[in-house]
Amino acid sequence: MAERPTGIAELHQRIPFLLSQLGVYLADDFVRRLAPFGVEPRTYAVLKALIEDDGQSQRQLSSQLSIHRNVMVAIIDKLEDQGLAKRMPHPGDRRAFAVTLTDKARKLLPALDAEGRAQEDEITASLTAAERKIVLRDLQRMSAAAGLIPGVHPKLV
Amino acid sequence: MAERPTGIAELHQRIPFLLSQLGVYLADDFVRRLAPFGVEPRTYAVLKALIEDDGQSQRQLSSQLSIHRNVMVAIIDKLEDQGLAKRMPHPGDRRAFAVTLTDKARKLLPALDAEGRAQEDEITASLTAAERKIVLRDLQRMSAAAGLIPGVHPKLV
DNA sequence: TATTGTTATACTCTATAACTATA
DNA sequence: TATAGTTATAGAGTATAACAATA
Repeated sequence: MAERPTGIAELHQRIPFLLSQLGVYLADDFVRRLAPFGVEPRTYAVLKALIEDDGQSQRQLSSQLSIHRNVMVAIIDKLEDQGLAKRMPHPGDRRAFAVTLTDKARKLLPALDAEGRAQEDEITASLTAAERKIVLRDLQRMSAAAGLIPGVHPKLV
Repeated sequence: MAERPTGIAELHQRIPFLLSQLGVYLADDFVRRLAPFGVEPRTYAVLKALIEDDGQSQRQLSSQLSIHRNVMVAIIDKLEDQGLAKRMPHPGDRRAFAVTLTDKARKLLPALDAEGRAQEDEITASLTAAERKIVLRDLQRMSAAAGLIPGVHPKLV
């Protein structure tokens, strides 16, 4: 008869533990994947927010991505230094900036997205395409159950 | 025809992103669940390591759990302060301690384990028992694919 | 000489508050 | 008076190095 494991082996049977264990590993791995491009996960998140809606103010980016405005300053600073974004005057509010993507950023983004898909391919290599679809659906369900906002990471590494 | 999402909505379609998003949320949530017991995830991990093999040295605990020995000092300090573990003389090595569980710890542990199961029940509430089994199996596969050690968290919050 | 446990120090991150210029 | 952006500061957490006692 099957014994219920009692030590740390029991944690390997807990879905939340596995999610956290894998999540931490993948977050670190994603940092390593983006590093050669000089990009961090949260600068990547800002770029993706802008590719959909360019010219947002730092305030808009902050609330959309749940990143504090004080932190957003440094993120935009870095993007400007790298020539990936520019602070343009905001039409209609002279206090704010319209953060705008450069052509360089638009050319770079597909490569960054590709890293995310490559990471997914590797981590799910032992699953069939059908199994992958089901896992994706179940993770989306759990994300919703937890009240998480789609595409918003609670703590951008 | 279905458009591929390009902004941050695309991240909601990426398995690694969802794993990280959920993982961070669940780790924080687990901290909140253990807090009323005065326990943190890593003290919990040490207790679980000891329930299986009591009297381990700090060195053994460190390498088993991938926690640095410098950090382990403070963890055992806290467990001693709470009366959950004791530093006993180590038979055969006078440099080391045999970290030993107290009765109080043995009585406490089932309640802590129950929190983990309760968390699992809540996050998987929208899944059937059969779906849950499949998710568990797939997460274990991905954990293995990533080279992670069963039951060992890469960064104990 | 290497190892166990410990302590001290520096470094990174984050959170809070406070400042300026506009609204 | 409130808001957008910015800066400064303090606190928590982590990593590294070094130490005493024992192997």
